[in-house]
Amino acid sequence: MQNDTAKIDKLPGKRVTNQRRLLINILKQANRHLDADELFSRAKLQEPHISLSTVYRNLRLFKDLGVITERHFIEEHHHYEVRLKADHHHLICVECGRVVEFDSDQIAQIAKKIGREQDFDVTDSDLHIEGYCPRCKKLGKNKDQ
Amino acid sequence: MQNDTAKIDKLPGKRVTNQRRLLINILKQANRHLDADELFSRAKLQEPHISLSTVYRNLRLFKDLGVITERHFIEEHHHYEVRLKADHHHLICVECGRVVEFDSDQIAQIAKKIGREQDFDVTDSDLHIEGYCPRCKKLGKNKDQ
DNA sequence: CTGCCTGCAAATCTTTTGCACCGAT
DNA sequence: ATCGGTGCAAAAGATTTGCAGGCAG
Repeated sequence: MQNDTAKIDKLPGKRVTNQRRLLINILKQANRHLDADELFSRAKLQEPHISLSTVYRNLRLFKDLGVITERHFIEEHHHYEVRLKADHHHLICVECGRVVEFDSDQIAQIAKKIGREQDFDVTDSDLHIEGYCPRCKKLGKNKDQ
Repeated sequence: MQNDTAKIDKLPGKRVTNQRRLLINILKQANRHLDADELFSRAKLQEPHISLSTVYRNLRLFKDLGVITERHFIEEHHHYEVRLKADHHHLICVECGRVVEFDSDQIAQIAKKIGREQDFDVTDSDLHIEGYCPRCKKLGKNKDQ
């Protein structure tokens, strides 16, 4: 269950560089999903010489290793988060972009069941719910633009 | 319930151009999710002069009108599909990218319940399940690369 | 040492924008 | 006739790649 952490601390078959350790730590500590550029900015605070290509190269590596998950919400680019639990889900405000995460065993079970019906080996599931958050719906979601 | 279709046939407050009609029709008839470039290629077959900017401009318009939904699966760019039903869900093969769509009232109910708990006005939900499809898991998902 | 990883710069790919003309209403 | 929509080209943004030098194993 904490294999992920092991994978993070010692990337299997790959070299552990300062840049990689730093990037993983930032991702782990981030309380929100980061995009490549945000990750780059935060990394530069500690390692001013780090380059954006290193960030992209390692995001791809981490993703391939299954250490992080790539998400696409309402904004234009990808966001990344460390995979802490097997599955967790998202409630996204289409107005302000706020993301609320939650768990649900029930959903995981449904996902497994559907996988079985379609003969898929399920590795991950994400119930992505869109709507208006309390604040935005109060401010009136019906005014044009 | 078929307001979407009405919206497509007569874009409210917007001009109905050949390009728009064409793009909507291609999206409606596509049996898979299209990205901007695929949509552009198909449109060019019927309207060789259409430009990619027109495709992007109208994808944005359709999305704002709620006529299409933007998705991001495992590939790099956005994919679009016409919203036929209120909610439908996706099973995606992480190896070959195949997408299986399915319905589930149960999921819609869960989404509503969670929305209620978090005081969100839910407008859409998508259970996004990843895994290996029958073919890919047979070919051996464990080989490197 | 050796080869993987990095920084830098340039290349590529995706999406947006400015502008003059065109066509739906 | 008006003004929103279009095509084209150029700009802006996001991501990838080539290369020479650096450092983890």
